[in-house]
Amino acid sequence: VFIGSTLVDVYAKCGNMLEAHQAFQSLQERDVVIWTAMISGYARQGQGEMALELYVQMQQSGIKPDNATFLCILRACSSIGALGMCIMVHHDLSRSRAKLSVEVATALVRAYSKCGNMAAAQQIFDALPHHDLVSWNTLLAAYAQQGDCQAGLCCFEQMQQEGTNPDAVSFVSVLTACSHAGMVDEGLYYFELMHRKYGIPATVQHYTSLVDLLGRAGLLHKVEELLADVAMPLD
RNA sequence: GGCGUCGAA
Repeated sequence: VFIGSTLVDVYAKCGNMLEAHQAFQSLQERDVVIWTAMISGYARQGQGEMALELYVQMQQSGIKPDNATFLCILRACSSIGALGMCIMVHHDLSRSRAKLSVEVATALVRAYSKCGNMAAAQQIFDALPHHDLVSWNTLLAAYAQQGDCQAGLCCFEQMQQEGTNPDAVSFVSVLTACSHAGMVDEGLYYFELMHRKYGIPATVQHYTSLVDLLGRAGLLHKVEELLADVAMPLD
């Protein structure tokens, strides 16, 4: 069973869902892990409908989804933006009566936000007893990507107040939000803060956001200034 | 053996 399962997972991880499906069909015993590996494969390929189909079949065959299954099916909801599917999975989670883990709640936050329901995303986030770095980053990225920079920056301040230090991923979202809103001073401020207060080295993503922000504001001299140190070694 | 955030593939 483990060898066949490993085979399914290897194909699924490579995105070869045709081969994965064949290997999956040839198994006589299918446990929750192997069903979930298939769902995960479809979800990562953006084949949300297939993921959902397997999720339903799995339960029909008497296998109960566990935490990992929920994470994978929620990834599928996110990737195709299927709000109805997201709500259905949310119901399944409530029905299971288990307390939401921070991982599953975070996946729900992401799924609702990708389906365009920020109110539901925020509500699930608020109901969490404890917010960790990843859950903060998820909410922050959601607001930044929706272009709600005010909510995003608010979220960023709140996370610090509640004692979670932002990381490089957090700052990508913050700079994205500033860039989206054309907030030059704020963008420069947060870029500085990242290095000075948190000692986080800037990545290409951070530079890209900031250059975009400065460029669209017509501040080309600032762009040159910013890139001078970076470009020097390339000359 | 399947496993939550930006990005990447």
